[in-house]
Amino acid sequence: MSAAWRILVVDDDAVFADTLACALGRRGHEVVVANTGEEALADSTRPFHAAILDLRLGTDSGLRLIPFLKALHPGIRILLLTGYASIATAVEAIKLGAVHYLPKPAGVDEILQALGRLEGDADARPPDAPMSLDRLEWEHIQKVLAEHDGNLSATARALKMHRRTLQRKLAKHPVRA
Amino acid sequence: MSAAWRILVVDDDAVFADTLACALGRRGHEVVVANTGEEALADSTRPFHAAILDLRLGTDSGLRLIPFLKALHPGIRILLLTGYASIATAVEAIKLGAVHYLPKPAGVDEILQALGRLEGDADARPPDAPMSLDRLEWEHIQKVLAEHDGNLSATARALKMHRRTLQRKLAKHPVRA
DNA sequence: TGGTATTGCGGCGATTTGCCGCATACATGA
DNA sequence: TCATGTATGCGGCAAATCGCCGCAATACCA
Repeated sequence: MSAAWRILVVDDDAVFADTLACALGRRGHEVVVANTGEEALADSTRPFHAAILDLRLGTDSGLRLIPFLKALHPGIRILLLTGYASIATAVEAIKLGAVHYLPKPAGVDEILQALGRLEGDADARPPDAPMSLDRLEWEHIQKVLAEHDGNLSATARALKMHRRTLQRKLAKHPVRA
Repeated sequence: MSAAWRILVVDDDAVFADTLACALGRRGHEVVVANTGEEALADSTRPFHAAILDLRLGTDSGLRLIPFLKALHPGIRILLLTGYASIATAVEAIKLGAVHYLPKPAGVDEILQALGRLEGDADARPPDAPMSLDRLEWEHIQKVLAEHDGNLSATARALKMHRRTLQRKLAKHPVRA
């Protein structure tokens, strides 16, 4: 990473966004913070080199922002950073043109490194242990949820589980690794 | 309904590969099975429309195959299917040009849909009910248990769960096919 | 034969689930 | 405009499950 970048940070958690912005600023980057999707698209006076998006922005998904940001800022490198990471959304994000996808918590160095990379790395090693039961359950839920356009009730019906239970499972963070 | 596809299935688990090949064949597709990366690249007499890759092929990664397969078979649609799924490898797979990435276990319909094979008659086909959470969990446990030769303690360690809990889960489901 | 690992199982407190109700929000159509 | 159906968020409570402990009975190997 050589020259300073102009980076957009979008996260509905204002505290987290500010902390991250601060850390990035300390490394010499120019950072703009947005807490909603609208704010993120508002600042288009000067192009951004990179954007760090959260998956959950209030009601809608950060994935929706990707096409707009790419149209507004040619050559922008988009990184998704979320505490509710899943394989289903990771696949979706990369297909939409994101450069990388990281689960929270991630260090600033990790984030900058992810933004710097562009091509696929065929040497990526698969984990030596299979997914934990909790993790597998989380991935499955995310997949079905995506198939139903995020409709909670419909997903609960499809999985034959109680809506309240699904709601509570989604509120929990996925288990690490 | 469009024409049948010529599909390549690459998995070092011969039993699984054959089962999948059989299921795909029953839907009218022409299937070729390979158990190693070399075998997968050997058959290039006629182009494949799609490939289903495991992430773990003996020592090396199925990700390495992607560029070669894409070079050998123009327009091939590659799906990664693995029991050792992770967000990191999912990201790399998509960046390398795979069309999708699914954790095992996945149903045949799910696989074909991921490959884009069922897009056309999505309206006509009643939405097949996804696996229930219990069944998914059961399948996963059985798979890991088999990998550890039925060793309960080792399986519990691999799944990062308490041995007592695994024991109770296994005791619950008598024998259900 | 001693050391190590596996297995089955009882039990207890902490957590999670299943299911209820209720209030709010948002469409669609009479 | 107002009913109606559906989606959502959330508190609460009894029942089920989980995590974790211990203990005894094998199983395996040097």
